[in-house]
Formats: sequence, C-alpha cells, structure tokens
Amino acid sequence: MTDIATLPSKRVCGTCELRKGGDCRFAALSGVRVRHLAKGETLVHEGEMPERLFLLRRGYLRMLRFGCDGDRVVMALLAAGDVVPAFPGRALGFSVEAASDTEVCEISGAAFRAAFGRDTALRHRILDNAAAHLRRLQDAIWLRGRLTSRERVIAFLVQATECMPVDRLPDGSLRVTMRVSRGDWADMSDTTVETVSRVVRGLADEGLVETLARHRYRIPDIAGLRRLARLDPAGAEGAPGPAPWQVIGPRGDRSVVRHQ
Amino acid sequence: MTDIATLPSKRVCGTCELRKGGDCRFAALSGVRVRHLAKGETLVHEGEMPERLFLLRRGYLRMLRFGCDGDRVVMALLAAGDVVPAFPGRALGFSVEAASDTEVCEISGAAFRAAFGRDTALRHRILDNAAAHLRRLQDAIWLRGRLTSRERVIAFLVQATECMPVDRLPDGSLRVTMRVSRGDWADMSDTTVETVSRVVRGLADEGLVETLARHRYRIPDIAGLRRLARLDPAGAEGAPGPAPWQVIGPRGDRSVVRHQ
DNA sequence: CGGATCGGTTGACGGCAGTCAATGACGTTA
DNA sequence: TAACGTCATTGACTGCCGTCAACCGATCCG
Repeated sequence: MTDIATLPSKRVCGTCELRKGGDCRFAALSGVRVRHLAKGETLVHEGEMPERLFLLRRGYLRMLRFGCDGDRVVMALLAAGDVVPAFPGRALGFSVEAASDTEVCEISGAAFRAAFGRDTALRHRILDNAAAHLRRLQDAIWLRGRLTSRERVIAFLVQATECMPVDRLPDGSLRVTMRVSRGDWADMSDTTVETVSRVVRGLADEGLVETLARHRYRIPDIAGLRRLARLDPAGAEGAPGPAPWQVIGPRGDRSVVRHQ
Repeated sequence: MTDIATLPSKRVCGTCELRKGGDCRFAALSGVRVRHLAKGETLVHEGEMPERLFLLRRGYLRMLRFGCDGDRVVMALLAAGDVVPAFPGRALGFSVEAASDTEVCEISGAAFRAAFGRDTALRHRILDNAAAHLRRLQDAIWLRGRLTSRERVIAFLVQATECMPVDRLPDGSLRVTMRVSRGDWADMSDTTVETVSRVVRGLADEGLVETLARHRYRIPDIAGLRRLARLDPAGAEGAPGPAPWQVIGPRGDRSVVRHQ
C-alpha cells in the first residue's frame, strides 16, 4: 500500500496546500519525495536512524512507544504541517504510525544539512519546531500528572475543536468531527475505550455533548467543557493555567494564542 | 542570596570542571556570567522570555510547572553540564528551581545568536541538546503512563545510581547518596512522600535496599531493582525496553550507552 | 441468510495509590 | 530543657479507574 513518488521539488510544492498557506518549513528545499501511507501503516520504527526529515502534508500521524508485552503509549498526534521531531543521525525514541490516510514529504538528510548550514531562516524554523515539540511534551506530562482520566478525555475533545474539522451551528454551538477512533481517543488520553465511553455518556447525560453521528458531536457549551477539564486557570492568581493537549497544530507556535 | 558575578570568559571557564571534562557546550563563548542559587531559589519562571541561555555548572535544577491550586509537576531534573532547554525569544513552558545549591552559567542571547550563526559545531551541540531533552521527556511520558507508582519510585533510585555520587563496596554492592529530599524523590516519581516511604520500607524488608544514613543507601543487587522497575526488556523480543529516568546526564547523549 | 469480525457500550469487581491523620525522629532556637 | 518546625513513617480509609466479561449494532463475506 506504500506508494513513493520522487518528484522535482517544484512539482510537489507547487500544488501543496501547506506552501500556499505558508505552513511549509521546507518549501525552499529540493529533492523532496512524497509518500502515501494507509491508516495504521508505520512510517519509522523506534530505534531507527532515519536519514531524512518528515513533514506531514495531509492526515494525522501518532508518535508512540511500545512495551515488551505489547502495550503502547501514544505521546503525541501530528497534524498537517507538522515536522516529525527527528534529527538525521540520531536514533529515534519513538515509532511513527499513520492515524489516518496520510501524505508525508520526505527530505533527504544531505539536502537538509546543506540547507541548514546556509539558510538562517530554516535554522530558526527547525529550532522553533524543536521548541514547539518540547512544549507539547511538557504539556502531555502535565496533563497525565495532574488531570484525572475523565478530565483528560474531555481535554482531548476540547483540543479536537481546535485542530479538527469544526463548524459553528446557528445556535452558537460547535459541531466537531473527530477524525480518530475511540481507541485513538483513549490512547491520546492515556486511558481505556471503556472510560472514554463512560465519560462521553456522562457528558451526554449532563447535556454538554450530543452525539450526532459516529465521530460527530455537537457541543453547546465549549467553555463549560474547558472548565470541567481544568484547562483554564480557576483562580485569578497570576499562575498560568494548565496547557492544552499535545496535538501539534499546523504552526509550531500556535499554542501561544490558543487560549487568548 | 543571589550572587551574580560577571567575569571575562577566560577567567570563568579556565577553572571550570565542565570545560576540563569536555562537557561544556559554550567554552568558546565570551560574556559569560556565573550565578549562584541557594536551594529552593527560582532561576526563571514559567511564561518568561529569558534573553539568555543557562548552563548548569554545579548542583541540580528541576524543571516544573505549577497549577492554580498550588500543586506542581516536576518534569525533569538537570545535572551539571546540562543546558536548560530554553530558546532566547520563546516563552518558557516551565519554571526552573534549584534543587540544591547550584552555580549556573548565563550566556547572553546576543552572544549566543552570533555564535550560532557562525559556529557549525555549536549548532550541532544545540540541536543535540534539544534532541536529548525531547528524548527525556518522551521517557518521562512512558514511565508515567506504563509504570506503577512503586515501579517509578524504584526507577528513580536506579537512576540515582547512574548520575549521583556512588561508590562500590568490597562486597560488590553499591552505596549511593541521594542528593534530593524525599519530597523531590516523590515529585520526580510523580507520587507522594508516603508512597516513597512505603516502597523504601518494602525494599528494605526484601533485603534489596539498606538505609545507611539519611539519604544514603546500600544496594546489594542493582540488577534486581532494575527488574522490579521493569527498566529492562523482559522478553527477548526485538522490542526495545523502557527508557531510563528523565534526569539529563552530563552529556546530552549519555542515554545511548546507559544500559549497555 | 448465518456467521464472523470489529467498534462501541454497559455492568460488576477489585486493587493501586492518594488522602487524611497521628506519631516519631531530628535539628534549631529561646 | 522545653518548645517548635521540618521531614519522615505508619495506619486506616476511600475512590478512581483499569480489567474482565457480556452484549449490541454495523459491516462484510462466503
């Protein structure tokens, strides 16, 4: 199912939505290959030393780690525009899987290294990317450490309204399409499908969420959900509130404006 | 209690153990200030945009985040030689506190930026540092997600034998000095002092740990502890085992050789 | 159509570990 | 020496949520 097409840079980038939107960090590079992955396929395995950089063009990837007995921990979800935080020449600390059908740009390590030595703007973008990922992993640790399972499940739903297809209904409520399965939802919340199911049930009973169709929900009061998940600072203390979920938005520093 | 001394680079670095050991990433830079912090003092607060880089010369720092109701999560412990993963011009996602008396080198953002544009080796060291921190945060997520409290407490003890003062006794057992309080131990293990106490008690009952003095322990069978904490791959599957704790060792890539 | 498979829901149960509280050990100060 | 603060220990209790199991609906397939 894997399809690799090597194309001259112009051809690939000229039609790419990311470039048009200014979300591509590598538009200046040549020798870019586009690779298609079906949902569930693995892009790279933990421990590998990939000699290239990966940029997600379309779809969702997950960064995860496997244990000896088959269990797994999902550490982050990547969306279109994100760069996999891997550095050519360093062993990877995680595997990367397609959480949906995806298109990934692969940039050769040689091309990257050459451009990195030459191009100041590119350097800053790379550092920014690393900083954004550091930030997101810190957020993940915070969420897992200080929030209950229920709160994390809600936090992921809130996050989905910020990085997944969403529209606003006439009555002001949000309609969001979760592009991940219940299993992924549970993985990202570091809990089980049963707990996710129970939490969604509970929210429905309280009128905070209405299930419209499989993976489609209506959310009348997003601020109420934020409060339930303790995503906003409760007191008026100067203390900064907990951070959002670990999905990396299209732009590396999107988090800065996320809660106003 | 804060004492800041600005010294010409030569003077500072000439006497620095880090430089002699080759652990200093900034020996080439000038305009370095040395700052002393007493245990408990804060180096930088979450949300600040420090216009400098911090390198830990001596002691231990902790990276942590505070919640609205006074609770806190410790994300990593830094040891001598580590660089605080902050980039000049970006808001910090965590506070940094002295976990013991420390000496920190401060490098001005301007000096750093100039050198960063000029010095290829420095660039690689900075990227390496970011990569090491990414790796450690991923490890932290893994530990918190897949290990029990008991296992995390043991994992931290094991880790201490790898980055804190330790010597080997005639009978082959290790004697380690924990340079952090019970509270820090609990913070780093994402649990409570009560649980740490109970775990240590349990280990003593099983003869796996003997308390010699406050903060000093004898460990007859370190491999046994590793097994208890599930730090080594159980099966002979190709699956890589869980990673060590999130203390960053003196060298950024020390983890590579950590378990052979 | 029957059966198999998969994703999701619901209920019952149990254990890990967090919380609360009392007590002890130790060092500091008056 | 007594009073006090800090740090650590131990016990009792409780509740969240992970695990197991049964069940349901949708889809696919021979």
